[in-house]
Amino acid sequence: MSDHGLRDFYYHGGAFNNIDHDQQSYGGETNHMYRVSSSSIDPSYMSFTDCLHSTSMDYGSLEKAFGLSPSSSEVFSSVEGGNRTMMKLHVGADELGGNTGEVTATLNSSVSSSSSEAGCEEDSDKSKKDGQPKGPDDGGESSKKGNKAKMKGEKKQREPRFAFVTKSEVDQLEDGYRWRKYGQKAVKNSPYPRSYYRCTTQKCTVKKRVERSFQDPSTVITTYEGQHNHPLPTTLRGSAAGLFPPSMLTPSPLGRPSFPHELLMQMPNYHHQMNSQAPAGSMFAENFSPFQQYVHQHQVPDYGLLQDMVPSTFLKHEP
DNA sequence: CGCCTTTGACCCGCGC
DNA sequence: GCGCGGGTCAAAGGCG
Repeated sequence: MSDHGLRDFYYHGGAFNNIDHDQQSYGGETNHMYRVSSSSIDPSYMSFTDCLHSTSMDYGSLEKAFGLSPSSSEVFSSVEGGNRTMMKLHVGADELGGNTGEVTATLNSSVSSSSSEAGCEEDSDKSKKDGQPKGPDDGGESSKKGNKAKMKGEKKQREPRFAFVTKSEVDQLEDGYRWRKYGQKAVKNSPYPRSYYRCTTQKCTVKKRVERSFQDPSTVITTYEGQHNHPLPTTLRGSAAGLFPPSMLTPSPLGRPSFPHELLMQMPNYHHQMNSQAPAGSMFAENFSPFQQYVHQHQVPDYGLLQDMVPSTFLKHEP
């Protein structure tokens, strides 16, 4: 742990007062831990997606702001029935050239914990391996037993990850895409299993994992991995069509969105910026700005926060 | 019949 | 080397 600078940034009426950065080094590797908090955001204005998008608090921003590679990054967020309470961004290790970061952002003046079960879980998960033995585009066909030896020289490339902590009764977030469950595993130290889903679209390698939080069973952790290379399916079995107006289900000219938050971005409040997307594969890398600037330019006192936040925070708005 | 879920087995990386 | 845990495969069965 070294750097402990607290910074702030403001954007679109929202303000993140603190960005706490810890840095640790382990045998040549450097881990970054960021915590971002906010205390002056107008709840009626700011939402998680607002933050991600309007404040450029998205993947690319983090990547740039924190010098992290998109691969193996994760973003945790919480969307509480439209009323956001917290979001948490977690950037993982592996392909980052040794960088590991975790960003916890708090909205609506609520608190969050950087050590929630979600974070821990993803942490352990990623810090270990991620051994997807398969090629990047085999769509699950190529194999299993037998083709593992092939990736000898090259290290398995990790897909970008994007995780949401969602308060929901149902495990599966309806995000407009079609998913096929291909596995389920018991989660250590949790009574709830983790389900593995794969996008059913051909040649789309996007996967997602869904698990219910052990400490807060009312929340579901959905982790997306990879990027959709196709538009939203027109034939939605589920209910995305019912949840969103047709216009919102229409993919952008570039075939986005790839993630639920992007879908949300297409809502009226978010449609701006949607035409200046970066090429596929770097969808995150486009907007950014004030965030990074403020991150690097502003210093504010340490408010000392977030450390003691508990997942139960999510529940505070429950009836 | 096509698509999906379930589920046990398997593979792999890591720590001990 | 072994065991553990995470991730994936694929057969079997269910459902519309």
